[in-house]
This record gives sequence, structure tokens and C-alpha cells, in this order.
Amino acid sequence: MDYKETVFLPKTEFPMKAGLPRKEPEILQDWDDINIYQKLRESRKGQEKYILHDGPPYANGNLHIGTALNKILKDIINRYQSMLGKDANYVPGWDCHGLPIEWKIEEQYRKKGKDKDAVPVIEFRKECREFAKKWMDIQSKEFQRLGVCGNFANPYTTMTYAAEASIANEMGKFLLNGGLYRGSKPVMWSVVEKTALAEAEIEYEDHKSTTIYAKFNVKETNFEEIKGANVVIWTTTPWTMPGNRAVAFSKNINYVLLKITKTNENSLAMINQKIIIAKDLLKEVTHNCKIIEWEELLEIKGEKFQDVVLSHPLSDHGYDHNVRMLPAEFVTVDQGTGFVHIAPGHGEDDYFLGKQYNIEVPETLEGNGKLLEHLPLFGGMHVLRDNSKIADILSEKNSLIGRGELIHSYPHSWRSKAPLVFRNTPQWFISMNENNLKEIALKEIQKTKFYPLAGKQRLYSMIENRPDWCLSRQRAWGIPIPVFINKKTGEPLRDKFVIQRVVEAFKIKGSDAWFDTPPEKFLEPEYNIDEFEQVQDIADVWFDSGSTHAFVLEDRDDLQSPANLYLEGSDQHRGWFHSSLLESVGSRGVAPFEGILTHGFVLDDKGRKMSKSLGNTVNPQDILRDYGADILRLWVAGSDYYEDLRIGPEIIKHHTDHYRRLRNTLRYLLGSLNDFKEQEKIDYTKLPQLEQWLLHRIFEMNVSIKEKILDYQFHSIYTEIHNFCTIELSSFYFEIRKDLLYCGDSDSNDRRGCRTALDILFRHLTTWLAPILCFTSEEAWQCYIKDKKNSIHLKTIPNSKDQWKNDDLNNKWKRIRYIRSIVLAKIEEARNNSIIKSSLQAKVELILSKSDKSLFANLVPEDLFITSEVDFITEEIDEPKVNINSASGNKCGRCWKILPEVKEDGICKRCSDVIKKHYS
RNA sequence: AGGCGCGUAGCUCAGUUGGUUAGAGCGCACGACUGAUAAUCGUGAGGUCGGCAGUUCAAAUCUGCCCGUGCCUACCA
Repeated sequence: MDYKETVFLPKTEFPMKAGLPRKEPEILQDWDDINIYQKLRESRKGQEKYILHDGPPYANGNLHIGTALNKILKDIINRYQSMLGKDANYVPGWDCHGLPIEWKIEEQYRKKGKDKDAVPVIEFRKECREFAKKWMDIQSKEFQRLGVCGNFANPYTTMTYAAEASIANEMGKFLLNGGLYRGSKPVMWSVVEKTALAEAEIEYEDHKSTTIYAKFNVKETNFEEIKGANVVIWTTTPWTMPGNRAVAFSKNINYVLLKITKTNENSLAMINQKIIIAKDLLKEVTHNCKIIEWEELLEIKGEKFQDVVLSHPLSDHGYDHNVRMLPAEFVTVDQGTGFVHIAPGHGEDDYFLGKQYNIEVPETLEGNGKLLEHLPLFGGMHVLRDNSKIADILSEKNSLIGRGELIHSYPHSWRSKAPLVFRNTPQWFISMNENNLKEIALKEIQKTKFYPLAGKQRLYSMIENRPDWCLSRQRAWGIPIPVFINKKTGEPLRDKFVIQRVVEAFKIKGSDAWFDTPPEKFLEPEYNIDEFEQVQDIADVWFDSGSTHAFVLEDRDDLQSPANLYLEGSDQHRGWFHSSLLESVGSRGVAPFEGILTHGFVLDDKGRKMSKSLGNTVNPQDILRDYGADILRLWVAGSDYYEDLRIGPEIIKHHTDHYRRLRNTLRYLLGSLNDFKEQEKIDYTKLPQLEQWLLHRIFEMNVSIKEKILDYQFHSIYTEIHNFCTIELSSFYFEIRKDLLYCGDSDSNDRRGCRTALDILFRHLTTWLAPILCFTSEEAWQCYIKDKKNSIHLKTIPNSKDQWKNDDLNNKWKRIRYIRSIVLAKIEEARNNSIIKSSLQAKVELILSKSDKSLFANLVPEDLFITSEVDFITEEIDEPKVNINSASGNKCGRCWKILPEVKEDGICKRCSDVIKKHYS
């Protein structure tokens, strides 16, 4: 007889080979068929809400590995919260306005030879909108392919009319509460295109500049020795001289006071004149200014210039303001004179230094590059073409001691290739001080939970040190700053009814309304349009996404504010976390989030940044095609995402290996539970000790996993589950129970108890894994319950019964497993010495203490060690000793144990009984 | 250049307030089984804890310097 037919081998349709790339889309279709997102909402109705508010990705390209990480992590969190029974409603969103999309459209124009400036702004914006829509749809499909569960049928975007209206309304709040004010700052400006440029639109090329050494006479000082002397500056932009308001020095530089005694005949410097320059630059300056001989009168430490006031070189010609000397760290002796001329309207360092000392920021330049008409001597001159002429005039008025030319790297527009200038332009700002914005924001940070904690310090110091928020962008694709300025007073109109009319118009026509509605419609009847100027700037897109808490969390009935969690990459400390905090605190006085989780960046397998030029990029699409989304999800869960995480072929292989272990564990469970019925279950108290131990472990695991969910410690959950499957299930519990499952009497208490425990185990394991392996766990679950409407993702993690918890039993089994490991090592040794071939041929002689022996009371040690015979000998020893011999008897043809009772080619009594009962 | 991080076996991760010989799983090598079979079981070899210097009876852990690396300092998101 072929006894194999009588063995209850595992049987399941759950295949060993996953075929995820093919299987996953089928499962997605099943979920779609039952409308699982809606079903989940219904099943969690009335439960505690958990809101992970989605930071909107930018709608301008395919899914990349960083976005995949971000979305999968969010999905794992939502699914785990849902597994805890909460109503974790995830509404995905997209950020749709902004420069990168404008660029793409411009790029298309360039290809077609079309001029952007010739296209009406409404038309241009329409194309941007369509572009964003297209990518939103693509990304939505890509996110869903990853297994992300959320309201993809009704997501949020920053460009719906309602959102645009709401964002404008938010700006209105800052306008009304005084937080929004008009200031100015210098930006990179192209005088050819008459527009501001972003850093990325700039390229650096060589440019020939006229350079000048200009002298500033000392006007006021307590430092007698330098009275009447001249502080000398050097600049490559003579046109900025009308805008000069200060001269910067360094406290760390040593300067010298010189008296010029001999010059070259064509030198601009004059004999007997006293000048001050940095000591280290003495040679260079005297050479460039053709000064041949001089007297060094005095060495001066930089700090001495602290309270000195200078005259402008053209103080006799209309520039009679005071020029203060200010200390600055950016002053060096690399070049120039050791003094830096400060024109707050024409340079970033200049601007911030001026701001720090409350120096006025003069406007001297028109958008077309001409100096303003009212400026003495230079009105109407062009900043790019007339520098030589400007230097001539300065020279005529005796303001220079030298001039020259310099070829240096200089910013140019990538469109027109024309050189750029820093130009002071009016801008709208949100004040960090008004309404105590900074102070309250910092307090709110203190109240926020950060994962990991380091994020708190990072955000805190950024908010603490940041300047006012510049809200204006001189751009087209975005939400206009809905403000009117009183032409007479220069003050913005702060009227809530006007704002309301704008917001209402935006609701109907979108923010295009700002451009194609006659402005009087917003102002009348209270105001006269002739007295007001309509602001044409659009808002920084960070204000858009910073307002999502308003138009998403607050405005949608299915969400709430504050969110439980904001989760993004660590770059968003400067980005979304930052802008959301400021927007919400500025308008509501509270943070829009209770917690912030940051993940790191994805690097290649050697820890290097991914780049096309290095050729080390990893495409999520490739992984989906070759391995499947569950592998990518396992990679996310198995990595410490608080830090930067690595990915590469070896790492993917590592996770597929782990995946196989998990999958085979599920498969073995399904195979062993074949045809398991409710009636087969037995009560806990009747379970064999080994099963009671297993339930204890399930209890422990359940507690641990639930704790870790609350701390977002998924890599720890992953390790714990994997180790559990490997160490405790596969190589211990399953290994021991094979004999019982395969050969035992299916009606016996032990076998029923074993399957009762396996059923419980399966129900726990699948829910533990479901948030991570969302496809595989569903596949396994469906193999078991065969009811597509009853998805694993509608379930919650089962509540382990307190009855299962039994620490004494667990400690006892720890010792048993330790003794088992000693026995197994000895069996291995015997095998290597050819005393036996297989484990079942072994007779184990176990010498151990009385107390150790008592552990085995009521147990079957042969089962535990997977041998055929075990003899105990008690001795007074601490560590058990083991001898291995061959078991005596014949091999049972069915269960393969070697027993004296078995006759040659026969079977054992147990097997014989089973066969009689079930096969005759 | 500054601000904030990170650096433990080939890989993914543990390592409590400093305290025996630094752990786990995977992978690898060797072996077993052929009734979880492109699976499963057993045994084993892998580490100057990025480097150097210090504090201490004692350092992966605390301090300083250095090296490597990532994010941020954009009218990019």
C-alpha cells in the first residue's frame, strides 16, 4: 500500500510562486468591483477618525522612487490605523500651480516658435491648468497601482475654483489682520524681458564690466586721525552708485591710512589725498590706481569704523545723504579694497544688511533697465550700456581714484542671454512679528509630536531665524494676491466686503477672474477704481499648499482639523510643514497638525544620491514590472525611513527573500488548514500545551505590534513578524506539528487543537501583514474565506484573549527550546559522524536535572526533538548532556518513525488506527 | 561656506541610564530531507561598531577634531 495517499499533506490553491506583477492588477480590480474605499468608510462610520493629511505632490511628471516611498508609507500608516478600527480617511491631493509647469508650457512654446508674451495670460493659464490635470491623472493611476487606498475619485487639488477661492480668502485674512504688508526686496531681474527670474532660469557667463574705485569722505567720527580721509570702495556695477546708502567693513580686517605722495600722470588719484584701504590689498589697489609712492600714516583695526559716517562721492551733486559704515561678515580681502559699497536695492547682502540697520531701500531703476529720471546726473541712463559713461561722470566730479575693466562670471538670462541685475521691486510680505506670528508658531511647534524628534529642532530653528515671508511672485500660473492699493496713500485696501466679492468671483470662474473681470466690479459701490491700483503679483505656491488645512481639512465634511499627522520627506521642514504652520498660525493661531513624521531620501545601494549622470537611479515602474508593489512596500516597511534609505538590486533581492518566507508561512498555514471547519475548533482549556504557548506568543505579538503602530515603528514590526515566522513558526512550531498534521487522527483532540490554533494564527498574521503586504494578504485571505466582498482590509486586528497570556508557560518553553537546541546540535554531530542519517533515526539520551526533566511532564519529547525515542536520565547538573544512538525497531511506512512495535514493511499502531478509521 | 542629520557583519536592522566575549534575521558555505520541494530543516564562518585623540577602572555608547555622506540655505516642489 502506498501510505502517502493516507497522509494529510498540506493542500492549498495559494501558489508558492507569487506572480505579483500579474496578480496585483487582478486584486485591484476586485477591490474596485466592490468599491472598497466606500465600503471601508461605511464600516468605520462613527469610529474615531484618524486623519493623515496628504502633502500634495507636484503634478508635473511620473512617479519616482521618492514619491513611491512617501505614498506607500502613508498608505501603511492609514491601513494600520484602520486595522485598529479607526476611520482613517485618506484624501490624496495635488499641488498644481507654480513655476515648473510654466516652464514646461514655455518650453512647448519655444519649440513651436511661439512668444510667451504674445499669448494672453488667460490662455497661458489655461494651458498650465490642462498640463497639471494631465499629470494628476497619470500620477493618480500610478499611486493606486502601488496599492494606495484613498479617495481617488474625489481628491483635492490647489487649482479647483473652490480651492483658489479659499486660498484667496486666506490671503484676505492676512490682509485684514495686518499680517500682509507691502515691502520691497531686490530680485534677479532681466531688463530685456522686464521680469524677475528664478535661480534656475539663470546661467553664468563671462561679462566685461567697468570697475571703479570710488572714494567716500569721512564726515563724522570721534576718531580724529581719519577726519578728512577717504574710505575707498571698489565695484563692478557703477550704475548702483546712485543707490548707495552705506559702506560695509569687517571687524576682522586690518586697514591702513595712506597719504598719496606720487602718482602716475594719468592716475585719477591725487597727491596729498588720504585714503583708507585694507592692508592686505594695499599692493593691488595702489597698482590698479596707479599710485607710485605713499606714506603709511596709521594702521587701523576694523572695529574702529563702527560709528563713522561718510559722505556720498557725489554729495555736492544731489546725493547729500549720510552714508553709514556698517560691520558685515561677508566683507573679505579676496578682491577690492576691504570696504563694500552697499546699495540695498541692488544686492542680497546689501538688502539684508540695510534691513538690519534700518537703512532705507531706494528705488533707482525702472523695469526696462533705465535709471529713474529724477536721479541727478544719471537719470535715464541704462544699466547695461552706460556704465562707462557713469564712470566718466563720477570721474569728472572727482569721485574716483581709479577705474578699469574686469571680465568675470556674471548671471545672464537663459532666455535672452542678456546680463541680469539685482533690482529692488515692491513685494508683498507676511510679517513674522505682526500678531506674534513667530512667537505663536514656535509655541505650536513645542506642542507638536515629531517623528523622529530631531525634526522639532530643525523646524524650530528655521522658524526662529527666518525673515518675513515674501508672498509675491512676478509670475502667471498661480493665485493672484487679491489686493488693491490706494494710489494716494500707497496703503492696501483692507475691506472684507471687497475680499468677499473677489472670493465669490473666484468660486465661479476660478482665479482667472482676477484677470478678466473689470476691477470696478470688486470695488464698487464703496470705492472708485480710479483711486486704486490692482496688484498683479501672484502668490508663492507655498501659500497654496500651506492653506490645504483650510480648503481640505476644514472645508470637507469627511475630514477634520487639526490633522493627526503630516508626513513628508525631510526637505519639507523648509517647505510644506513650514508654510502650513505659518499660514494656520497666522490665520487661526494654531498649528494644523498634531504630529509631524519625516522620512529620509532614497539613495542608491552605496548611499549616494541618485542621478541620471551616475546612472544609479531606480525606477519604481521597473520594480512593479519585475517584482510587484508588495516588494516595494516590503522595502519601505523594512527600512528605517527616519533616516535616508537605500535601494539597489541586492537590497531588492534581500526583500524578495524575506517576502518568500512570509508568503510560504501563509501558504503552509493555508495548506494545513485545508477544509478547516468551525465545528473542529476546541476550547482554549483543552488545547495542548504547545498550542497554549503559541497563543501566548500571538498575544504578545499583538500587544507589541499595536504599540508599534502608534509609534510608526513599522520596520520593527516587520522584523518582529519575520523573526516570528522564521524562528518560532517554521523551524519550531510547524516543524514539530508536521507529524501531527500529516499523520495524526483528524478527530483527535491534539490535531483539532493544533488546527484551532492555526486558524487563530492565520487570522492574526494576515491582519498584521495586510497594511504592508496589502495584495498578498488579500490573496491569502481570499484563499481561506472565499468571499470577495469580505476583504481583509475591512477587518481589524483581532483582540487576543487575556486568557492566552501565560508568562510562566512562556518561560517554561524558553527553557525547553534551549534544551531542544542542545539536542539538535548533538543530532547534527551524530549525523556528521555517520551514527545516524536522519533525525528520526535517532535515539536521544538526555541527561538533565530533576527540574529540567519536570518541564517535559505530559509532553512528548520525541515530537519536540523530531526523533523516534527519548530516554531521560536525571543527574545533579546544570547544563543538560546528550548522547545520540540509533533508535531500535523498524521504520513505520506511514509516519517514518522508527519504533520497536513496527514490523518489517509495516506501520505503527497510531497510523494503523488512523487508516482503519478514515480509509476503510 | 553655514544650519540639521547619518556612518554597527555582504544586506536589512537591534544594541536601555557607559558594564561580561557587540546581537538577530537574511544572504553565504557545508550538510540533511525529498511528505511546505524554485520549499523546508540543521551546523558554521563573517565585525579594529567610519578614523584619530581624549574623559573613565570601563566607550559602539560621553567630549573634541578629521573623513565620508544626505537634506536645507531657490520666483523648484
